[in-house]
Parts: sequence; structure tokens; C-alpha cells
Amino acid sequence: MELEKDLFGKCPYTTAQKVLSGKWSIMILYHLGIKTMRFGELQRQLPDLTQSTLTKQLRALEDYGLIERTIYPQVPPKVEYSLSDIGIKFQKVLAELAIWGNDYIKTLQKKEL
Amino acid sequence: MELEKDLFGKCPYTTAQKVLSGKWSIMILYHLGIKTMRFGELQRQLPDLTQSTLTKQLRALEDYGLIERTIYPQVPPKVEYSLSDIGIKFQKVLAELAIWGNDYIKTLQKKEL
DNA sequence: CGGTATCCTATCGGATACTG
DNA sequence: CAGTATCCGATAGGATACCG
Repeated sequence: MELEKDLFGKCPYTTAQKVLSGKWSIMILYHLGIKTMRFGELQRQLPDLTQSTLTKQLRALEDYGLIERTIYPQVPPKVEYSLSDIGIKFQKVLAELAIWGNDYIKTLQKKEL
Repeated sequence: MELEKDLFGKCPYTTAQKVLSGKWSIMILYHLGIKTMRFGELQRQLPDLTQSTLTKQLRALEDYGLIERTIYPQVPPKVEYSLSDIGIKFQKVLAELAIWGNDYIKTLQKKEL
């Protein structure tokens, strides 16, 4: 995933779509919205993706500017991931997404009855 | 894209992510939120995807239950796409997404200066 | 008009193994 | 601890051509 600089002029939806295209973007943004986390802690929250996949997804979100990576120069290494300003603003979308997602699941369940 | 029936028990975010994974889902949902449209009209709004791709994306959204397809038995054929109840509810997410998307574009532009 | 049916390719996510 | 390097398979999406 590589950041495209020519997002300007594009519509907000297309832009959002690109940023959210990563399979784990939403989940990562959700967890970092709860609190800043170290790599390992984040990985424990998301047991279904491997270390290398998590790294790639984090790099993508970092390139897009949604999250920030802070490296503490020490041994053993400590790296913290947190939301950027624009990442924090995304929490509003997540909130609506959560409401809708629960609603959607309920709808599916009714159909099954 | 095939609908998975075992979404139950999953978190709302994972569910939402699956539904939104289609490259054009958001754009389609946005346009159908404005008004019910025929296939051709929708295609004119989205010049960047081919007919076959549009068909696939529409089928996926239909399978997920977000949109409804109404076929009017006449010649030439007339098919209308509209939002389902849960699709209408998704407009709230889209609204937040639009706000955020515009914000994000502004942020990027500032960085470029 | 509103599709199918094929085929093809790029990319993305995952598995695995190794490292400062 | 937090990565990187490499490889690999699945699949989503696009191009093209044809159809009721």
C-alpha cells in the first residue's frame, strides 16, 4: 500500500474508501482509540493477524497520517502507536459505524428466525 | 464476494469492514442515498468502473442486504436500485464519513504547503 | 437496457523464518 | 520487543465480448 499524493480534488468518499481499504484498518483505529498501545499489546488485542500483517497495516495507516509511531530508543525496543489529530477525528465515524454494525447484525438475526 | 452467514457474534466493526470492503461500496451507497436509480443512471454517475464491475458490486451489496433491486418486467428492461432499511440507516455513517473525508483532505493540503 | 461469461493481472493478506 | 525479508495463494476488480 502506497500513499497517493493526488488525493486532492477527489471526493471525501473516495478518499475515505482508500484509507479504509485495509482489512484491519477499522479494528486498529478502534483499539488505538481506546488508548495508545505498544506493538505487542495491539497484537494481543488482534490475535487473528500475524506480526507481519500487523506491521504492514500499521505502516499504511501511518503513511496515510491516521496514526503516529513513537520510538523510544532503549533496549529492548519500545514502540508506541497512537492516533494522530485526524485519526482522533475519525472516532466519530467509528461511533456511527458501531451503531450501524450492531443494527445490521440484529437485522440479520431476525431474518434467520 | 459471497455472503457469510456466520457474522453473528462478531463485532460490529468486523462486520462493517466486510460490507465496506468493496472498492465502490461507499460511492454506490452514497449515490443511492440521493435517490433510487436505474442501472444506467448509476453507471453515468460512476464513470470509472465498467459495467461488469458495477454489476458485481451491486450484487454484493444486495447479498449483504444493503440495497434492493426491483425489476420491472417490460421491454426494454428496467431495473431500479434503492436502499433497504438497513441501507438507509447507513447514511448516518456516510454523513460522518463525508465530514471526516473533507477534514482529511484539508489536512493533507496543509502538509503540502 | 441491463446484464453474463471469460479471462487476466495486480495486489493484498498470510505463512514462515530470520534479526538488531 | 518489534520488527524485516521472502514467498505464496486467493481474489477482487478490470477488459473485452456477447446476449435476451
